[in-house]
Amino acid sequence: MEKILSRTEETLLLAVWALAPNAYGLAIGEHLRKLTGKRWSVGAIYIPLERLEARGLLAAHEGEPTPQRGGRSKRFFTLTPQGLKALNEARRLHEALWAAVPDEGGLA
Amino acid sequence: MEKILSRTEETLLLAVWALAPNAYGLAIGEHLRKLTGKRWSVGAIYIPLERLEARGLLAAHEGEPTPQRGGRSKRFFTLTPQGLKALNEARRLHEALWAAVPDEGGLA
DNA sequence: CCTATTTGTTTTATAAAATAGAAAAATAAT
DNA sequence: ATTATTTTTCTATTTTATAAAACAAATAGG
Repeated sequence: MEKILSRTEETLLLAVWALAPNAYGLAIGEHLRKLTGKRWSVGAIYIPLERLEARGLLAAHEGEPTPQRGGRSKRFFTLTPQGLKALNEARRLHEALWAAVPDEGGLA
Repeated sequence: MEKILSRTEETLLLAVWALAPNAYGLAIGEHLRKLTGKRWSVGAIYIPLERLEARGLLAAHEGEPTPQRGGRSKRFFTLTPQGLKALNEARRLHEALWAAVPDEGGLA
């Protein structure tokens, strides 16, 4: 049985996908801040990103220096096929859980 | 800003909802085992349930002994209005994250 | 009775993940 | 060279997850 993605992991994978092909640490944080309305500390981003890379759900490559003022070179992340698969699986599970609820209409 | 539900928390809240009004520890575990295909240890159920109760997302009450073979009395859980609200919020966020992805059709 | 068995919850110990924030590294403008 | 800026890496802390053993309550059957 494959491991279920945590919410953080799913969220990060989706952010990488949404920002493709320009997904790097700080941009991901900014994207998530806008979408979730809460602040994402750098640790809350880089550490799980690394884990996802180690697990093969993300791939990373160094970016070229840009003609901007400063800045160390970026590490860009992209979804791997396994990453996509894991996202699919998480979504399927999510839907199954909601479908098991008797009267979903009670929400809004 | 309200805290975002972890996947475990969301899953447990949905299970309580799905089994209402007969949601208690072991039954929840069995429900989730069937739905997710993986084994849920007792710790993975009771501990977060307690936390959800402490946060006010679940309410608990003791059940009467039943005419079954054995069994200590059950603790039944029900969703509180805040629990429902939190589920709604988690779902809204989930949808927003997926909506930010460019071509969702690429999945299946 | 009374004890073996079943159903259920609590407790305890350990591992893994999430989070925050400081520090370090890399780059280009001045 | 020096400094401002952007980005990542490191370190420490808290929170969650997981597994397994201990504890509790009930009844069936001898």
